Amino acid sequence: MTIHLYNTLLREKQIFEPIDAGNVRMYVCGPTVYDYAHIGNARPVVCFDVLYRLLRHVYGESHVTYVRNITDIDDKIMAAAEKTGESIESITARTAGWYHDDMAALGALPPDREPRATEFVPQMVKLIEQLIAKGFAYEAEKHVLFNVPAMQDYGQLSKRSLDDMIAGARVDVAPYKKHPADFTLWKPSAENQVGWPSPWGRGRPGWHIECSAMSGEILGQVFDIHAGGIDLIFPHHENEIAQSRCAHGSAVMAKYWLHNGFVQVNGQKMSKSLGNFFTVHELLEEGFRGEAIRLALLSAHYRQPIDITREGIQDAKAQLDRFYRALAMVSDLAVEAAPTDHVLAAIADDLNTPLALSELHELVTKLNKATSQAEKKVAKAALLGGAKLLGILWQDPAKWLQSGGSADDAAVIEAQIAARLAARKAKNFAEADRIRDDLAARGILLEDSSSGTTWRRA
RNA sequence: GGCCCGGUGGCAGAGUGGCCAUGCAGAGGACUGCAAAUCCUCGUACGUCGGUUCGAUUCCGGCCCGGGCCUCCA
Repeated sequence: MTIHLYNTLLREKQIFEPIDAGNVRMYVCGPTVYDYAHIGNARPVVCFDVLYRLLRHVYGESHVTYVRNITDIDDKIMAAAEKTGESIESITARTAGWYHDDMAALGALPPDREPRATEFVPQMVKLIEQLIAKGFAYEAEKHVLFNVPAMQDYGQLSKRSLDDMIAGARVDVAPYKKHPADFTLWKPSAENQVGWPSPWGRGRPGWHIECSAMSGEILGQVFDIHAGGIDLIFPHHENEIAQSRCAHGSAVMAKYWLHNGFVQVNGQKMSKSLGNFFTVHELLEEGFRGEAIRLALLSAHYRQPIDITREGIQDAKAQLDRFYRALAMVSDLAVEAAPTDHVLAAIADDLNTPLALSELHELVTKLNKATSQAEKKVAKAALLGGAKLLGILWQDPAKWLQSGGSADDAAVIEAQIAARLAARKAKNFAEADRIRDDLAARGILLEDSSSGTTWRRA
C-alpha cells in the first residue's frame, strides 16, 4: 500500500517513504495545558490519530513511534497561576488530566511518548549552547535570540523571505534584537517567576525550542513526520526547523510536514482570542458522544476548514446510528476485521476520510442487503476493518443504541415491550400503539422484525 | 503590502476532462395490522466571465465573494 501525504514543505502530495520502515517516527505538537481543550485543539489529535492508525496498519503496530508533547511551561500558564494563586504544577496536572479524558472520549489512541517541556529543560539549554557556538544565536540583555539572517535558507516552510517579514511586521521589535525576525530561545525570569538555571542566568525557554529539544531527543535529529495546525506553520514550525537544522547541521528536520485546517464557527476561525469556541468537555457534558464528535471532525478532509456545529455532530451521530444498527443485526457473527482496498486506499491518499466514510456507508448497504451468512461476514469484516482505521465503531452496538438519554431502566422497557406484544397478539392495536407512542415520547423507539422487537434511544 | 487556501444539488461533503460519489433532509414504491428499521427509484449541483478542447464543474487566465498566516493560537 502506497501512502501519499501532502507535504507543506513542498506544497504537494508526495509518496511517503519512511527513513526506517522498522521505526516510523511522527511528532505532533500537543497542547499548552492551562484550560479545557476546545474543538479546534481536538482536530489535529483526531486527524493525526487516523494517520497513526494507518501507519500502524501498514508498518505494524510496533514499528511506529508517535510523540505528542505537553507544553507545561508557558506565559499563559504563569498568568493563570498568578491570577488564581494555584500552583503551576497543580494547574498543569489538572488540565492535562482533562485533556487525556477528552481525547480518550474522542477515541484517540494515546501517543507512544508524551514528553513534557519541564522535563527537557537541560536538553533545551544544550541545544541553545550549540546554536550559540555555531554562530546561530546570540545573548542580549539576558535573552538568547536566534540569529535569523545567519541561516541561509530560513523561511522554506512558510515561503517567506526576510524582506517580506520586515515589510509585514506588525509587532514592536524588541530593542535588543539584531534583526526584527530574530526570535527568543531563552528569556530571563523574575524572582517570583518560575525559572531554571542556565549559562545566561535564571530563566525559561522560548516557545519553539521545546519541540526541537524533545523531538531531537526522542525521535532523533531527522525523523519522518511533523504535524500540527495550519497556524503553526509560521512562526512555530519555521523556527523549530531553524533551531534543529542549525544545531544539528542537518538538511531537514522532518521529511514530511502536515498541517490540518481550522475548525470554524460560522465561517470564522475558532479561537480563544475570538471567544467563539466550545470545548470538548462541554459538548460531552451536553450529552454529545465523543465518537460522534470524532466523526464530525473526520467528515471533512483534514486540510479543509470545517464548520463544527451541534447540528453537524447530530448528523454524525445519525450516521453512527446507521452503522451500529447494521452491526447490531449481525452481532452474533464473529469476524476478523480487515479494511477493503478501497477504504485503505482512500485513507492512504492523504487521509481522505470523507471518501473512506462513503465507502463504509456502501458497505453498510451491502451488509443490510446480504442474505447469506457468508456475505454478511464479508461485509461486517470490511466495515469493522475500515472503522478501525478511522477509529470509530469500537463500541458494542446494543450498548451504543440503548445507552444515553433518559434514565429509563432496560427492564421496565422490556416489560412494556412484552405488554405491547401481548396486545398485538390479541389484535388490540390501539393498546399496542399507545404503549409504543408512550415509549416514543420518552425517547425509546421500537423496531419490529421477524426475530422480535428491539428498542433504541432516539 | 507579502504569502496561502476555498467557492459543488435544501444541508454536509468527496471527486473527476466525457458515465455513480456518499450521508442527512425531501418525493414515490416494496415490506409492516399501522409504524420504525431496511431495500428500490427519483431530483437538469459544480461562484462569474473568457480561453484551451470534439467536449470542462474538472486545465489556463481575469473578476467577484469568503477564510487564514505574517503577534499568542490546533
